[in-house]
Amino acid sequence: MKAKEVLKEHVAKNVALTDEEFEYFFSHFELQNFKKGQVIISEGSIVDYEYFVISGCLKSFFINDELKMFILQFAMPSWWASDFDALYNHTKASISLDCITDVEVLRLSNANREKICREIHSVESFFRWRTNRGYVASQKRLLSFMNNNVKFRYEELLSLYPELYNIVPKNLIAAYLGVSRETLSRLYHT
Amino acid sequence: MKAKEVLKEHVAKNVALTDEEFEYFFSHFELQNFKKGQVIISEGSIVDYEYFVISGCLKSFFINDELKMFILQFAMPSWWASDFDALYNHTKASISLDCITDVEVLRLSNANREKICREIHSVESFFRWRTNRGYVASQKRLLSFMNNNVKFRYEELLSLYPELYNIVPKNLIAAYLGVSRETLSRLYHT
DNA sequence: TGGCAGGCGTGACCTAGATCACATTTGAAA
DNA sequence: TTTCAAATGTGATCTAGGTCACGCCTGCCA
Repeated sequence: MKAKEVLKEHVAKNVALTDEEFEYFFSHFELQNFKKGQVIISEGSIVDYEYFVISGCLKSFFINDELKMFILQFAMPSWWASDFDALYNHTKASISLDCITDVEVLRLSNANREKICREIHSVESFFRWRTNRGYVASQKRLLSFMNNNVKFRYEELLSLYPELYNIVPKNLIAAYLGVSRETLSRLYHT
Repeated sequence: MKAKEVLKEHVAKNVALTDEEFEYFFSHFELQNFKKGQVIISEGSIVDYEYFVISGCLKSFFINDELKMFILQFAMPSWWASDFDALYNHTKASISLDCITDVEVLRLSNANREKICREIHSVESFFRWRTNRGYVASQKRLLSFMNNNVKFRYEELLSLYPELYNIVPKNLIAAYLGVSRETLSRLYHT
C-alpha cells in the first residue's frame, strides 16, 4: 500500500475530509526512508518534526545517567512518533527516536501541523483525537505498570502487538517493560 | 476568584477567544459543589462529563481485584479530570473520581464539548493543547516511574505540587507513587 | 466527653526483580 | 566461509519494597 493510502485510511477512521482537503493535507508531509539503526531524533537536539510510520518499526526511548535505556514506544505502521514535549514546547529533545528495522515514514513539521490545523478545522479535530488516544494509552500503561508484574505485562504487550515478538529483540522488550533482560529471559526459561 | 474568571484565565493562556466567544463557551458549563468524600464518577458507571476544578482537590483512581488503590491524578484548581477513556469511547468507567476536600467544579458534558469544538475552531485548538499537555505529563510520569526510586518520586511530586503536602494524607500519596504506605512512612522515619 | 475510625509509625520477615559474571548461540558483514 | 558482535541463557547473590501485625495518636461526632 502506498504511503498516501495508509495515511488516508488512518485519517478517515476519525474525521471526514474531502478528497481535495486530504490532498492538501497530504501535501504538507514528506516521505522519508531510513535504514535499520539510523537515528531520527537524538537527545539534546532540536525537534521540528513528528513522524507517521508507513512501514517498519521505530522506538522512542530515554537513556538515564547510568546509561540504562527505557523505551517509551514502539511505533509500528500507522503510529505517530516524536518527542512531543520538545516538539510542542520548543525545547531540546530529552527523548531519542531511532529505527529498529528499515523504515518508511511521512514526516510533518511542527509549523506545517499548526498551519493545517488552522486552515482545516477537521484536521485540528483529527489531531485532538489522535492525542487523546495517546493520552489514554499512556495512562493505561502507567496503571498496568503499577498493578501488574513483569510476566503479566509481557503477555499483555504481546497480546496487544503480536508482531513485536518477531521484530523486536528481547533486550528492547525488557527496556519497554522496565525490567532487566535477565529477568525477562527467566520468565519462560530456567 | 469566581469560577468564570478561573476558566477564562486558563483558556486565555493558550488560545485567544473574544469576550463573546468566551461567554458562549462558558455557557456550556455547569457549576457544581461537592463535599469532601463525595464520589463524582464511580467504576462501572456511564461517564458523561469532564470536570474543571475551581477550588479544592479531586483524585482519580483505580482499584484492583485485591482492593488496592492506585491514584492516577490529583486534580487541583485549573486541572481537568474525568475518565477520559470512558468519556470519549462511551464505555463504562474503569476509573473513579472523588473529592479529597470540599470542591467546586465546572462540569462540561461530552456532547457540549464536541458541540463547541465544532462551532468554535479556537476551542478545538484549546482542547488539543490541553490533551497534549496531559499526554506529555503522563509520559514523563511513566519515565520517572521506571527510572527513579520511591524517595526521588516522592520529592519530585512535592516539589511540583507543594500544596499536596498539607492537603493529602500520606496513604493517598503512597497510592499515587505506587508504593505501600509503610514504605513511604519509612522514607524519613525509622 | 468518651469512644472510635482514620492516619501514621515501626518491627520482623518475605519476595520479585536487579546485578554481576560467564557461557552459548546466531546472524550478518567481510 | 569465516568471524565477530549482538542476542540470549543461567547461576549466585543482593536489595528495595511488600506484607503482616501491632500500637499510638488525634480529631470528630454522638
